[in-house]
Amino acid sequence: MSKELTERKKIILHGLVDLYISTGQPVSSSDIQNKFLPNVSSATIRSELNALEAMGYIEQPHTSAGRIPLKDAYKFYVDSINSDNSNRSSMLTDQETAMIRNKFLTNLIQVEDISKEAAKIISDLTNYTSFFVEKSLANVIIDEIKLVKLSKSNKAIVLIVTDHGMISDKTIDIEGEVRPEFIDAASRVLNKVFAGKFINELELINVSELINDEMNEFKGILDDVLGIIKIYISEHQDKNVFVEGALKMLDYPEYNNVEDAKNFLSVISDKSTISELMVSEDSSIEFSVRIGKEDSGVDKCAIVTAAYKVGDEVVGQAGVIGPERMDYKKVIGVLDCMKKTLSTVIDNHDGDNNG
Amino acid sequence: MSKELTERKKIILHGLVDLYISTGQPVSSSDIQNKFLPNVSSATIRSELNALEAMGYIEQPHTSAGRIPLKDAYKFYVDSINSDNSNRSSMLTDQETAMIRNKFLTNLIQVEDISKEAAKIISDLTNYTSFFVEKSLANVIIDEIKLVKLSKSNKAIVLIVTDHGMISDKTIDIEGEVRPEFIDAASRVLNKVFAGKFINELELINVSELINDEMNEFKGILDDVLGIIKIYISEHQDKNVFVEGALKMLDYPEYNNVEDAKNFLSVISDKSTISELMVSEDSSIEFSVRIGKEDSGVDKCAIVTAAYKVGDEVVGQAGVIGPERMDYKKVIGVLDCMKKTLSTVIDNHDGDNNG
DNA sequence: TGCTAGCAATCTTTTGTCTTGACTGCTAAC
DNA sequence: GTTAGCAGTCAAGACAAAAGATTGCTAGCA
Repeated sequence: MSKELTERKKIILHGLVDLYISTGQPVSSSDIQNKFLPNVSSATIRSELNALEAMGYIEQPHTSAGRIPLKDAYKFYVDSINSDNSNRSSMLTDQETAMIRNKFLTNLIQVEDISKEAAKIISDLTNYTSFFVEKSLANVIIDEIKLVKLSKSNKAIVLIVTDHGMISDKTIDIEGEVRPEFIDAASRVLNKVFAGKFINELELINVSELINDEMNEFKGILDDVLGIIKIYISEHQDKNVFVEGALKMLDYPEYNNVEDAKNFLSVISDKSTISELMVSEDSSIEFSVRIGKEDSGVDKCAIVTAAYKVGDEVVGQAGVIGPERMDYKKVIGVLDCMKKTLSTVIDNHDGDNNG
Repeated sequence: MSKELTERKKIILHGLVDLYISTGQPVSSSDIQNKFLPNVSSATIRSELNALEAMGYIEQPHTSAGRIPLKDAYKFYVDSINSDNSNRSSMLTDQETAMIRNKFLTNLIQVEDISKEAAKIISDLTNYTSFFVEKSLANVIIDEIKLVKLSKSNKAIVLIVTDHGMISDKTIDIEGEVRPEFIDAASRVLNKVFAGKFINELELINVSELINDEMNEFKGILDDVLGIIKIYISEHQDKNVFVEGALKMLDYPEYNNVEDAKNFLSVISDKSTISELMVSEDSSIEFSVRIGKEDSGVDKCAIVTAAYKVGDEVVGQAGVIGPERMDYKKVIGVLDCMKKTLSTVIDNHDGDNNG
């Protein structure tokens, strides 16, 4: 597509998007002349703009207005960012880079906070709405299950230890007077059935598929524990979406009417919708930029996402949602810097517990 | 105040508020004549309106407009609702009452869901933003603490059992090879120190205030456990605020500009602000109605709250936040019906576990 | 004394018209 | 291929006039 463009057309198109991103106003031929091409006349630029309009890159809101970029123009712009800058973090000031690192070195208490803090930093630095989706249940394996009988009641606590943390805030009822040996035997059966399994594969299964005849004595307990695991899965699929700066979008004139604002906010406040906005990506793609309703799924919006890995495993996706004319340079820069910082931080914190 | 009003003035004032609540438009003398006083002329009503304006109940947006209610008018209106209707639930249709009960009988899984579901129902029925604040930590007593060593790592799980549920998703590190007797001894000391205490009183305390010399061996563990309790307190003060229908306010013309909408939403999205909006009430007050910025704390808003009790204990507060001209009759009706339904439901679910 | 009809006064809202300013597209010349 | 110049188009703002809503006032009536 951009192969067909002459060098001057590229300068004009890139400059037009640049100007439109910073001002939000339609860009006129003389604007481009002043800022980017002082040695050619505005009339020349006008004929170039005419051509670009015919090619579908730009349009006029009305006859006597300047041009505004269309989706293809933004795509061209983003592509040129990705190819031009070998070092993306150079899009940020040193101050901003340092700020990101500092936040993480000082503020951390829990693993869950990392994602929240990351989302917050991204939103603060870009001034757009950001989100962070943890894929924390994707590769979680159950290590060990323990039943602990409480002395004061006929309940037992179920401790489910995984390689990523622990599930342990649930109890099950044990009928009547129960001997310690029964609890131990039940623990052994639980481990035989569940230990070593990926937590996700248990989501749609029921107990009868897992047990054999000798385990029938413990069927009730196995049922209860599987129920606990399923509840945990469903709860955590929602809990692991963090949104920050949801109201920042309202600062942009694109959302200066309540109708659009409400529409945007209703998308943003539903965490399952946000999960859906994250296309399940080929993990080789570093950044995904989707512009406009059809691509992004949200009216008048663009979404930039980045997959975050530890080793080869995708542990989460961070994203920014903003107006189509968002500051892509800065957003990609921030996401990239965050990516580098995060992999360091997560490595350091690896092995810590997590609720 | 309302003692001074003649019967006709009461009819006019009540009617004016009623009309304004349903239309949102300034009410003219002839509006009142048509709907409430067909046997007197509009000129007569005008002179009454004049008097009411002088008394501070109503005002004119401009010379050629009808009147709109001021804060005192709403207060008069709410008072007349509270005194007129001996049975508040009669403000709801049978269908609505049944709907509230059904939701609770079918949908319940966990205690935490009750509050969320209650907030949702209130918001759905009233069409305003609702919130529910649990006072769940107010009277929680620590029953028992157990340390459970995991076989596969040098961590121990801390189980804190309270009379309202359990805190148990945290671990502490135990250095080196540790004998079971040490764990048991530590558990005993933990119970000696913490068992029987109200969880809230531990918020600002540090370990050295709690222990004597012979416990020094376990100081590290006690410190860790107290830290866990404190984190739990701080986390749960936020978690127990549920907001539903935050965007519904944007449907009302009062919030038809982005500036006001944003202001409102930023108040509503901060859970600690919402906690503050709940005045710590005399629990003998059934309903609190606060109108306008000074009383409610939120610009252009009214807040209606109700304290929910089990026995004598206040377990939570539900509230509705809406425009000053909200449908107080319906809101109070819904909150009242919810109150009755909730006490039944909570009684039934008492004794269940709760994370 | 209280109520009412009628009317002038006041102010918002709507509509229409005009002007200004910002661009463009076109054309003829370089 | 590029440019200068100019007519054409459209949005936006200013202003005026007209329409509509509602009031307060006043004089007269029961």
